Parts: sequence; C-alpha cells; structure tokens
Amino acid sequence: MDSDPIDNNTIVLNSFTEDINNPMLTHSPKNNIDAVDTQSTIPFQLINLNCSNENQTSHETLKEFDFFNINNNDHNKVVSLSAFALDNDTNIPSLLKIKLNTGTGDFLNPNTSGDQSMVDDGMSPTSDDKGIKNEMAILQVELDRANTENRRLKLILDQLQTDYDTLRMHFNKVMHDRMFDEKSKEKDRIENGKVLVPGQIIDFELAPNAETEMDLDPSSSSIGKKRSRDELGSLTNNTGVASRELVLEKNINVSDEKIELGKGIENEDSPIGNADKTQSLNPSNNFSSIHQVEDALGKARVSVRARSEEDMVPDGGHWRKYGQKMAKGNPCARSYYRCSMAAGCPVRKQIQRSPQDTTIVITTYEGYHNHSLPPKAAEMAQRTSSAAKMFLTGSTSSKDGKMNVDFVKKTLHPESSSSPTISTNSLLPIVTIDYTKPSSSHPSRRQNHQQIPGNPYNFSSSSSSKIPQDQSKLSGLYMSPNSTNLSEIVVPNVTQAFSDAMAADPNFTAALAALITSIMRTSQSTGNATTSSTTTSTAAATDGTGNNNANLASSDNNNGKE
DNA sequence: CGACTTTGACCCGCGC
DNA sequence: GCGCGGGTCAAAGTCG
Repeated sequence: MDSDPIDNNTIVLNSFTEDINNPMLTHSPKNNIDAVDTQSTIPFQLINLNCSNENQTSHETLKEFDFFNINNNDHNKVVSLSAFALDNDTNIPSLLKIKLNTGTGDFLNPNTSGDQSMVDDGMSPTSDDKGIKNEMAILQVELDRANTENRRLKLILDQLQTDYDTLRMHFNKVMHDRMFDEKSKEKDRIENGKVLVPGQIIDFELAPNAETEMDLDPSSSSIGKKRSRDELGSLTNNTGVASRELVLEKNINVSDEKIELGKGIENEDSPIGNADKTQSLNPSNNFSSIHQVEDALGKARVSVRARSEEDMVPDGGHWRKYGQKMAKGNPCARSYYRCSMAAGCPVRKQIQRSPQDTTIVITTYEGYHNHSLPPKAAEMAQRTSSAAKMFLTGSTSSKDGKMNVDFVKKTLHPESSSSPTISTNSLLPIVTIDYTKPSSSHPSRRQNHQQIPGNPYNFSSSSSSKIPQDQSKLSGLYMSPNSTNLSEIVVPNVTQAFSDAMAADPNFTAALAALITSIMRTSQSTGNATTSSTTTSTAAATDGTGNNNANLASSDNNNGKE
C-alpha cells in the first residue's frame, strides 16, 4: 500500500481524534497500513485505509478509533480494529472494522492482498459468510470494548475504595490517638496539680487586656467570667470540654509569633457573635491534623440559616429556653436555649430571625454536649459538624493561617461561574450553613420543611430526601448576602450524596474533611486567599466524650412547646 | 407536679 | 463614670 495514492475514499484513522499534532503519533497520516508496526505501536499509528464501501458517495471523516484484542503472546496475532466514521453529509456514524494478522503482516481477509489494507464497513454484499463474519466481528469488538471498560471501571473503583479505606483508617487512628492524648493530659494535670478552668482561653503574652493575663481565676477572663457563673459547676465535671479547651489553648500558645487578632465583630445574623472578644489567637496556628481541627471545632460556632415559619425548628435535641432579648436593629426577639438532655450540658443555642428577611431563622450552636445524642440529633449534628470541619480544616491549614477560599469555593462549587467574595476575618470563624439560598428560586423550601418532620432544614437523609436535585448540589462557600459579619463563612448547602454518605457512615465526614485538607494543602502554593485577622470566639457542640464526633451541633425536634 | 416558657432584673464588657 | 447592648438568672406563669 506504500504506493497507493490516497484517493477521495481514504479515511484517516486516528486513535487520537482530531489531534494530528499529538506527539504520540509517530507516524504521519500519510503512512499506510504496511508501514505500521503492528506489534508495538499500533495504538499510536495514523493509518490510511481505503474505504471499500462501494456505496459510499461522500468523503468520511473518522471521529473515533479504537483498538482491541492486542495479544502479543499469540503467534498468530490478531488485532481487531474498529472505527466509527461519521458521514459528513448525514452525520450518521458507521462502524468500520479491520482485522490484522500481525504475525504475517497480512490481513485476515482473503480478499486482501499483502500490501493492501482492507476496510470492511459491514455493508459489503459480497457473500453471506462475510456478512456473518462481519457481524460476529462487530459483536466481538463490542464485547471486547465492554470488557475493557469494565476493567477500567473496576480499577477506578478499587482505587477509590483503597483511598477511602486509607482515609478511614487514618481518621480512626487520629481519633484513637486523640482520646489517648486527652486521657494522658488529664492524668498529667491531676498529677501535676494543675487546675484547668473550664472555658478559659487565655493569651499569655500579648493580650492588651489585663484581664487576659495568666490567671487561673475564672473571673480574670471574659470567658471565664461568662461561664463561671452558670457553667463552672457543670463544666468542671465535663472532662471532655475541659481537655479540648486545654488542647486548643496549647495550640494557641506554642508558637513564637502572636498577634492580637482584633476585636470581635458584632454579628447581627449570628447571635453568638461578640463573645470572647479579648481572645488572642495566632494566625500561624495551623490545625494541620484532624485532631487539631476537632479541637478547633470546640471553639467554632455553627450557625444554620433556614427558612421556617416556626421560630424553633426541630432538630432532635431537647432544649430549655432560659432567656429572650430584643436585639438591637432586629424587630424580632432573640431566644436563648440550653440543652436539657443531660444535666449540666453546656451546649447552648440562640435563635433569631434575620432582620433582613424575617422568614429566615438563624440558629447558632455553641458548646460541647457532654452526653450522647439521639440518632436524629446526631445526624443533624453530623451535618453541621461536617461543614465546620471542612471550613476549619481549610481555613487553618495553610502555613500562614490563610485559607485558600477560592480553592474551596471551586472545589465545592465548581459549577459556580460567579465569584462571590469570600472573606474571613477570623481564624476560628462562625461557620454558617445556609439553607436559604436555594429557596430564593425554589419557594417550595418551606414545603420541604413541613414534609420532613424532624428535618427542618431539609437536611437530606438517605431515606427521606425531598430536596430538589438542583438544591442539593454541592455548593461552595460564600458570604451570606444578609451577613454583615466578615468573619462569617457560609456553607450554603451540601450535596445529596454527601449528606447520604455522612448519614451512612460518620467516619466519612472526617475522611472527607481530611481529603479536603489534603487537597487544600496541595493548592496552597497557588492560592490567593482573602483573609484578614479578626477574632471571633467560636465553640461548636461536640460530644464531650469524644465518642461521637457528630455532635458538633444539635437542636430540638420534639419539643412541641417550641 | 414536673417540665417548660415568660419576663423583668441583673451582670458584664465595651465605647464614649 | 455612665449608658448601651448582649447574655443570663430566677421567680412567676403555663401546660399536659
């Protein structure tokens, strides 16, 4: 075929469609089939073949070319080739098949001479046998193709399974180490006669406020003051809280450089917004492990925004209202609730409606549960915990304490074409899970709320998801338009799959958080985070026992009075 | 009667 | 020092 000119019926077979310049293609399109080394380089050849379809009247352009069944161990090597040619006039693809006997260099087709390529489009009327053979060849090609695809998918699945198992094992190890560390630290404190004041997070160095000097008197810090009155008794018995806070305290103070991260920003949307204003944090403080993230979660607040006609949306917890205040600039009163599931549980939540949109209920959770949660509350907590983990992991993982917000946004919200400004002024921000975003275009949000008893925010579960598909898409992090607090990061929604996975396996949350951590670290070198420094005190509700990492936040579900 | 809500008073930090 | 605002307390009231 070397001497054969390429006529109008010549089809250029290219395994790399429309990529003539591909460096892998070592042969020029002018090479004919005899020039192809069928034993080593067939998949990368450009082959010119004469189309034998006598009925073909138009020039065809090959769009796809696949090679199958290359068996180099077989002496009589048979290479089945298939190609999909697209008719330029009709745009109807037709399957072209080639069989090569690579052992002899001859095509198997008896009608083919040794120096000619043979293309059978399966439409030649020469004989019935040929038609049957062609049909079998087509089926064989399809079978081979399916097998190849199955193998490829299986490899991918195996890889995913391996990665997941690795992450899961890592998380379990971290959690195990963490529990061990906490027990050890608690033991050390007892042995060394140290007294830990619950809730005391103190800047030992540069705090401008005299009250933040090292002083174990709980009245010497604002946090200590706040908590000493009504929580001291309970928290002193809550070793989970105490140990976590101590760990965070150590994390904060181990670095050399410390700066005052400013005063808290008043947060209209997040009721628990301006406490701990004197807290000093080090921006270089990295929560480089899940352990540290978990500790950070102990100081993180999770604010959930959802549309609801009810002031108190059920969330699986038991709450007792202990106060109500009219907040400045908000016609709606702010309510204060305390967890009543266990005596002395320090977890609190505040509920208020957004002053900008009174249909939006903002629920802010704070503190660790010192007890286990019922499944429903645990599931709710799991989801909010996940959001906090994801953000905290990303926000604190970079070397300079900055978060690659853009990366997070693109990672979690890849379909977003707009670029909402994400800015956090806080190392430990309020994490807001915004379930009001989709409702602007989906007024059925409230219907969903009522359709899913006990699932007021339409947290999807594997069994009762009613979230429209577009609402459950994985979204990114962006600033709430109603938020005036730059320290607030909004996690508008999570995917259905994400929610289901978390509900099915709590470890998946941590695994995913770790995965995102890893991804974000990888991207840090190129990220441009918009980050400034402002302190917002944070505390997230988690299980003080450490047995349930899902308990970052919880709220009520069956308190009919609320 | 227990659990919970309501509500005015109180405490505290912060800004002026 | 004073006033403001956020957060909490605790007595009274309500509900099942």
